[in-house]
Amino acid sequence: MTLRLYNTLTRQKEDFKPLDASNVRMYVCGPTVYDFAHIGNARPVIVFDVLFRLLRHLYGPEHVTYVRNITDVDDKINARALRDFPELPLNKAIRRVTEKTANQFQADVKALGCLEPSAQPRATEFIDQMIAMISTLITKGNAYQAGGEVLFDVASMKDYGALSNRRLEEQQAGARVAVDAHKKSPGDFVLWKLSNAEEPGWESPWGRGRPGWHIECSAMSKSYLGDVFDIHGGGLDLIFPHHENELAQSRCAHGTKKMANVWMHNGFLQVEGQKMSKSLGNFVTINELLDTKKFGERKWPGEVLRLVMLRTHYRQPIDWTIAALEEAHKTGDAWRRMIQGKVWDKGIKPDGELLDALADDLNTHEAMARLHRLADEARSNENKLDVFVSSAQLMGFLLSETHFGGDDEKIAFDNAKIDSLISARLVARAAKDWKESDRIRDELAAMRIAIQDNKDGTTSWEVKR
RNA sequence: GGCCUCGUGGCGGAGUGGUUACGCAGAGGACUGCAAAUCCUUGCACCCCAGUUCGAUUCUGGGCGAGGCCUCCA
Repeated sequence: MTLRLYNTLTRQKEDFKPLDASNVRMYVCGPTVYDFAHIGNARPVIVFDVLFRLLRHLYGPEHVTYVRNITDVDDKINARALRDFPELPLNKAIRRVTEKTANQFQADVKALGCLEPSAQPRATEFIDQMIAMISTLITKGNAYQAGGEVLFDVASMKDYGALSNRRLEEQQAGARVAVDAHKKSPGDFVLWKLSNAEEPGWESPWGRGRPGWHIECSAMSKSYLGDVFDIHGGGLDLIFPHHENELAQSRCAHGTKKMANVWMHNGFLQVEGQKMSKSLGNFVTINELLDTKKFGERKWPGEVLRLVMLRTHYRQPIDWTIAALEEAHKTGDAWRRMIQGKVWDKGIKPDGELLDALADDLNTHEAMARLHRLADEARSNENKLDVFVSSAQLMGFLLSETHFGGDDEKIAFDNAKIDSLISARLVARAAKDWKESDRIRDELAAMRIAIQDNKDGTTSWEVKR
């Protein structure tokens, strides 16, 4: 089986050949920790988690390195820190903001059933490496100092713009790209900028300052993955300017023809048919979906969010709707009921057709269709349960009895009371006292216990989610 | 102005030059005291026009429509 991936750089699907099969290397741009992650942020996290799982399956878990950074230096963070903790010194306030937000992000991602990346470096731990890279760029003639900044000179790189398929001279300079007098070209971007006394800053050859937005990813990917690595991922919107600039910095600093062989970008997400934005009031965070009833009158287990995310191909837009969540919830419930109380062979291999689907540029929708068929087979033939479960697990589903848990599962139920009610109902039913029988069923329902009468005369129950 | 997606049944959403996935919802049935769950059966589609072709939803051209990026953004 050949893994094929769509490469933004070449605009086509290509056979994936790792530079080193004993260490397949992937870098994905992680969150800027100034605010809770929204559902759009969850998409790349889940998509590249599936790819991470697939690569681990294909090359062995110990032969894949997946790095996802945490951006903890950024002017948006500074602004948030000033707003939320005006009484604290800025640096302390910043730490408050980044700690809180980063912790929440880790909790969110865990609830979505994602594996931990091999490394999750923070930008502020790589300032020295960034400074070193900037110095190299200046030495090589790709960067210059002007107006209190160090800027990358886009004109110094022949094929700048290749990733985003963009020629600088065709952009409407001045209309939307700020023309700063000190820039040689309007497209030149900041590598380092000086900080005032209040702003966070680090000493550098160019004075006390802070890094620009793009240099951190270049520095961190080099530190963990080397000058050239296999896969670089992120959201569609990062193609320009972020990835274009990262690529420019890394290639010029290292003198390589490539930064990564494959560039992958996930599509965007809308909410109920509209662009998600704070002004429209349809901004929804992962945490709100998991732990509040702000979106759809109920909490949604992490697995349901994952199901919704993976039923659409990663490059297609997703419309995030309550209807979709409800549908996925039914699917999750049906699968959960099916495996409840069953045991399966953990050593069994995932289904081949499902693997083929995933290997075809992560066709998770096709894989989901296959999963449905496997579930049908497993329902009628218990021997097929193994392959269904292992296939589902390859995509990050059904990893625990509780399907990523959630508060609902943590509620302690009074089993003795439930059992006695069920016994009483069985007595009533034996006496054909349907009224009493139904009353007890309603009583249980009020406790969020759903029951079903089995053919053998017993009654089983489950927690309604 | 430049670049890039996409237009499939009630809804979501794959895919294919001919045999028309899959899920949800709907309809009918089995089972059940009634339910629930499960199973069986089933209706409904490929934006418009032209071209290529024996044949196009699938290829080509045009049109119409929707969206994204070019500025912080997953």
